[in-house]
Amino acid sequence: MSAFNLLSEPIRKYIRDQKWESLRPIQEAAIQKIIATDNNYVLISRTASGKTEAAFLPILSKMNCKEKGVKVLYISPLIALINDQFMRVEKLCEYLDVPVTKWHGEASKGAKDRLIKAPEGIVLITPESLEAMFVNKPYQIHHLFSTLDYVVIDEIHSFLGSDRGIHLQSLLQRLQKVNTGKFSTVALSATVSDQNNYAELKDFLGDPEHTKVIRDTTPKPINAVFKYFEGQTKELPLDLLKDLYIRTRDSKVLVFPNARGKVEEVAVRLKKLSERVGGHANYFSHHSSVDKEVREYVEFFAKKSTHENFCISCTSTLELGIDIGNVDEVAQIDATHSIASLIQRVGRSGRREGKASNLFLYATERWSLLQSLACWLLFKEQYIEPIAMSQKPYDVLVHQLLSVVKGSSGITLDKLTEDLTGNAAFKNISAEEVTEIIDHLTAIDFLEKLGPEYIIGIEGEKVVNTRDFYTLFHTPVFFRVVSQGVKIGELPLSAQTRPDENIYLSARIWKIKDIDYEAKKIEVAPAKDGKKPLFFGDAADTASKIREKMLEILISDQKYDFLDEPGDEMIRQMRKDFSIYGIRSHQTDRPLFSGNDKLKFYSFTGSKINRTLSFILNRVGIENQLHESESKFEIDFSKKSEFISVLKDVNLNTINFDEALTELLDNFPDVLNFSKWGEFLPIKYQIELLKHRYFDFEGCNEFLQNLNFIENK
DNA sequence: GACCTGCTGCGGTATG
Repeated sequence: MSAFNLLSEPIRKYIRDQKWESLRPIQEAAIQKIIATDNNYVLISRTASGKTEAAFLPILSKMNCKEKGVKVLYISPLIALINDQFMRVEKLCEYLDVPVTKWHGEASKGAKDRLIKAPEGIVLITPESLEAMFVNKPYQIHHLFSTLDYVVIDEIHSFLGSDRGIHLQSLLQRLQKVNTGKFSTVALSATVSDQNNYAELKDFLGDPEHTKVIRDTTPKPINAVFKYFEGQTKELPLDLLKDLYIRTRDSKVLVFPNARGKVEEVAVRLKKLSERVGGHANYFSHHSSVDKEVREYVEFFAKKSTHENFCISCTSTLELGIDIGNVDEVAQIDATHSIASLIQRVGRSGRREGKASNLFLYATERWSLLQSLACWLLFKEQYIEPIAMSQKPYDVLVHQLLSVVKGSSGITLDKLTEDLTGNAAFKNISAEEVTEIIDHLTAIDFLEKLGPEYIIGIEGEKVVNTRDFYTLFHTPVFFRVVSQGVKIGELPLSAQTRPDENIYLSARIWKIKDIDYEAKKIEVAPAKDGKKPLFFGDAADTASKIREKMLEILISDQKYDFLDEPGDEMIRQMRKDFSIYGIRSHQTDRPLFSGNDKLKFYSFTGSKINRTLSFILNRVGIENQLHESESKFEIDFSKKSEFISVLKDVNLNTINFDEALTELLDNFPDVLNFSKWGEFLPIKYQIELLKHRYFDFEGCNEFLQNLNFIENK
């Protein structure tokens, strides 16, 4: 039977009313499978290929709408995505008379209350809201979610490999436990690595044997153009902005400049260029520090603009599936940190059927040009970074221990241990380890033993009873930026944030009038000229594969017709610079340059391995400067032989770094900042987190075992 | 110089 005929009549009517000519390939396949089986499915296909419908059309066809209780739980990483999907799903559900409820921190309380009175239909939720319910109203979890048929997880790649992902995995397991039957899961994604035949992905959904992947890899034509404009100052070159302006002034475009400060610079300066020549004024900026209402306006403007052109300068806030309508072109300024990110960004353009995507890649620095080129070539080879799921997520365990205890109002050690060890998210953590962590949490008053049962301790109450408890990620302190009662966005406190400084924010220029440290508020007024704002953060890690590709480009003589003349010239120059070594293998050979007083070692490997190598060198007394963007170490020439022998002879498997890592934690407690809950673990588990999440000793060892120094002649 | 993500429950007051 055709997929269309497998659907229930109301759904068929919906499709007819939408005037769809046909179902998309991913929809055809998903409908056949989901209707026929109770397997879990992962639907992988590019942005705007109708994945949401591919999941909901068959699920709703199967669903017994007359039954009481919530039947489908949709989980999303973003509130904005929930609001977006709500409208689509609700329109579909009108045909079935099935209610749809949004349940997140900004959703209406009234709608939530109505759901509690009569639980039914579909609920759209965030992992954090689900967590909050487990902690504060565990009976509500039973009341609402014990009769689920399906859980749908949107943009699942955004969860994989992160603490937030382990958190979600744990919540899914806890949810399955309270369910009277067994729910199936359908996960949606545009980009997932197919390493080990999707083993990590299948594990994530909790039932690998009954989890199937449906994938549509129909390629989409993409026109890429590389342009190189070497930057002389900290500002973006004017020629680059002029070029970008001319190419995009007559279209709908997204620009990704990688950092919030640069996002503002691009928006403000392009707007000025446009003003000067009488072009359109629809230049916006969109990132986490732009006020929410301003961002919603920008999204609304983009969605509603059928004839009007616009240009949104943005960070990864516009990378995920929020539907902002048709975009003609995407510009990327300097290299993306990952291929996955590049795929998402490219996918945002040419969303109209049959229309090619346009991509402008700009580079302002030679190493960035090389990395950008490497990313593009890997993208063409359909490479995606592998998923690194945390094998022993002790920090997420701490959080979930507190959550389970708080939600239980008294629980025995046996029950608590069983709850955690029985949870697949923690399957590699032993019962002994769980007990040891419980003992530690008791010792620091996070837990308290009351007779045979554990409850939350005095110190634990302080963290469990705050809004901040529900997330697995840290958030820095920001000051609200306000102009005459209107909120514009937010800024961190820095040398720049003081009265009379002029800054860009939300694509406009402001003068700082006053700073209220108590209220964490910055009062501003419009100004004519200013500087880009400063934000602080950690650069994202770059994968080893990208660095290897960069070296491969340097030792090849391949010509790239998509490179402009200056870019081509720069690559030629870099190849010439590296020709002095005579490198043969981009996998094992690494350049070592001996200068007059400096030794330069180009490792061409991932950020985590570089960080580990730098740590080991420091540990054995070899001072070194790591230049991450060039994957280069600089060392005093007098240490040359020592350096070579350390790297050649060291076998990291035989060395115990625990003492060194303990010292590191003592001297620089901030190294653990990547983990929000890690600081509450016994020191030996903090060390384990450092070893696997901040450093990569296994990867570093493998790198060193294969390393072949090639010295300059 | 360096991305992003989310948030309870209660008590108060204003509004229809």
